[in-house]
Amino acid sequence: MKQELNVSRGIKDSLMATLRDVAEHAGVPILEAYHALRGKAMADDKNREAVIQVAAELGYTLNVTIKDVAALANVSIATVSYVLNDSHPVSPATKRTVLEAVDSLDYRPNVTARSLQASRSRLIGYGWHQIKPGQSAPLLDRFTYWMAQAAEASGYHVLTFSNPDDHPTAMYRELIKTNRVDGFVLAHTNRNDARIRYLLDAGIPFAAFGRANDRWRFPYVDIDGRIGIDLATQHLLEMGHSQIAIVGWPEGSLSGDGRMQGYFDALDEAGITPPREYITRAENTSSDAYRAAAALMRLPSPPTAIICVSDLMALGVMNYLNQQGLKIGEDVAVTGFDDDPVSDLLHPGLTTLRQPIDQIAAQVIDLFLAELDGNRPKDYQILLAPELIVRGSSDPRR
Amino acid sequence: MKQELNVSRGIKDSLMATLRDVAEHAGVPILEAYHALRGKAMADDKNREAVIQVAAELGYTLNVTIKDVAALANVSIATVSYVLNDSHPVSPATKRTVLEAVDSLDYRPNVTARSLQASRSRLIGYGWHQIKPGQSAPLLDRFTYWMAQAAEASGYHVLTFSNPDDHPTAMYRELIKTNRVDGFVLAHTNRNDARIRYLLDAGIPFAAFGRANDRWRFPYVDIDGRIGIDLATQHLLEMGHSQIAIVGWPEGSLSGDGRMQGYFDALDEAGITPPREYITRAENTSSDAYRAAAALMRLPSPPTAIICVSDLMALGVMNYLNQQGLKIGEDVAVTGFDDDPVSDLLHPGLTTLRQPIDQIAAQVIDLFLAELDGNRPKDYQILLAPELIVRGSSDPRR
DNA sequence: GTGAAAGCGCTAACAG
DNA sequence: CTGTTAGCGCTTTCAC
Repeated sequence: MKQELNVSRGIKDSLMATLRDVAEHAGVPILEAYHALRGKAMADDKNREAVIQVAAELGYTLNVTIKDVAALANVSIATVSYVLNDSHPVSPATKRTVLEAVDSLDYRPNVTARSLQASRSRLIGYGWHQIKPGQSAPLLDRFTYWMAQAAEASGYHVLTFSNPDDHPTAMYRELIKTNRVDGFVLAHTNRNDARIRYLLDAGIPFAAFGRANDRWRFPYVDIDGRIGIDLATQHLLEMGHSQIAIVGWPEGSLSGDGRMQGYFDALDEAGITPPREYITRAENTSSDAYRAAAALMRLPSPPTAIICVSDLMALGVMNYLNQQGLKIGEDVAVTGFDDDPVSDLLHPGLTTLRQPIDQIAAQVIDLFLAELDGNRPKDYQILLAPELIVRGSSDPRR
Repeated sequence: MKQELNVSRGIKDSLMATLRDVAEHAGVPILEAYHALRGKAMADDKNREAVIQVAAELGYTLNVTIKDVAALANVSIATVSYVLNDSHPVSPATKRTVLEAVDSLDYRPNVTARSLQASRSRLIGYGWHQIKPGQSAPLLDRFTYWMAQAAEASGYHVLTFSNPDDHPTAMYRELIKTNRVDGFVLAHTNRNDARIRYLLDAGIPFAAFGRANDRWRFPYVDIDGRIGIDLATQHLLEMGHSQIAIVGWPEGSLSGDGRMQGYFDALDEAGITPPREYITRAENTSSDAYRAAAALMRLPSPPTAIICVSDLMALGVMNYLNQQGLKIGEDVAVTGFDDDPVSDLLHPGLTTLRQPIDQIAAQVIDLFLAELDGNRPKDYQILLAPELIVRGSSDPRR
């Protein structure tokens, strides 16, 4: 029936030809037609030319589909599908034949067709964080990389896009409405994140690296900044410091306040009450931290150690101390947060807290996939402890 | 005809229902059914409930397709398609009706279906560069961001993936064979890049940020390192330096050799022949550059300025000079390359060469899209000049 | 100018 | 266990 149809269609028919059509018109086996079109060496050069000739006339370009596999294996396309997805019983013999055909044609299913059929793209959207000129976010960049890796392990891919500042949810909407992606991963969240509000509202699956406010229930992974700064503070105490100051962020951010808390907790545990002047706050820039350091060191009783809630700020503090001719790690200890790549390149190196960004990414993807399947785990809000990396800025022996 | 079919199917039929089916069963207009399902405020609460009830029975979840638009506009789906793609004459009146229907249903075509039909995913693959622990590549990270932006402007998106070191072409192959992407953008290329060889060989469309060897003809955009270092050298000459050394990369890399050449060109133009000992080479790490600086400064006649072919190396050189108590920018000038974010945070800031990474990304995308359409422009190998950014490390007045 | 219908490549009822 | 067939949502001939 099919053969008749093909023959009756004639060679100039506009319908998309299959590999079998080409093979038949050229009078060669399917496999031989395949090899001819792949440009592989063949026994018979004449056949090869015939195949290429026929393909040209049919306007056929090599593109192996499930039909070709079925034709070669002499089964229906359904059977091929069953084998490939293990979705239906198939006799061992048939299975073998099919797999051989798949193999010899180097067949891979078309994901677009699968997506259409399943109404699932197996694509995860990720909106690039805005980069203010002169700033960088190496941690988030690494996050993106590890996320791609974790997604692939589950058969998904990451589609990146840039979301404009003026309409932060537009692209999310568009990507979902057009069925481009199955959902999103967010990073760089904030307390009243418009994106989270939108996604929650629209019932779109997502998971985040970072928290928002306590009212919203959504899956996230975040770093426990409190524990991190607690660790740093304990370390400084162990190094013999008792006059420990902190340069934090302006009050009101979840992560900033958490980090600050770690400082109080550790000092409290050690029975120390820091003088008020030791608790300073600044924007998350090198130059603001520079000024904060200047203020601290001009105090009648300046600190012997300065904790910073980010590496960027620690850099500003170190710049100031350097400028004043103070020896970092000896005269004054400094610690940061994030383990920015530059922390290890400074002299002395900067003691800091490393975020296990690969684990974070993997867990966010896990949460996202669970969300997609509609089964949110009990622990869908995960806090991970950072790791203290001790370098010369707090320990002269290093 | 269609109506009859729907009615005859009965309410429990397993076929995917359309919005019209729901509306008819509930006995309300299509638009009202739509609003009920969207959860919008409505005039009639009873109708709303009826709609929701029917939708539940049909197992229908709101998902506006071209069929729904056609039903609402009382035209065929073909006509809707014509209007949306402007691919066929349509009377002004019909066009208006269709656009209104599109608007009121907030319809957006399903890209997966379009992709399947067109055999084009409108997705560009980008393989993440490998990150060696402790290293970072802020420039490439930014490139990825700008690339996403440029792609979107042309209706494309970027799909990121991680390609394993041990089989660098596997994922490229897979993504193409499964029709996931239409082609690739490469970055971080090298002279005998296995990926480029493969893509060229397989005839897969791509464009690169970076060159390879001269034998391969493929579209790329790259930075003209020769001009960059030439600019830096000229700047140092203008600042009154005549004893200018350079810390380059081991011989053999296209970009490394180009940068080195800029040094020779500028000195040549100034009639200066640098002593052999001023020309040093090291791996692209901070610590190797540190050692190179040490060697230079121990020379009987040490240089007064040191050019580095990367910011990372400049950082190592500055670390050494700092350590020796030498004033950077006053005793010894230093320059880098890349304008790493940290360059601006150091004290003094590092004079360096900024790559116009947003332009590079945009041009790479342009080249890629041209490649996809099969029309390679005359200038498909583009070299862009970097911009000299002068800071305190070479100019004490800054 | 409009619509019916045939697919794009695949999955999954359903029948045999 | 295997095959036929009806779609997934869209574009595009080809009639009318």
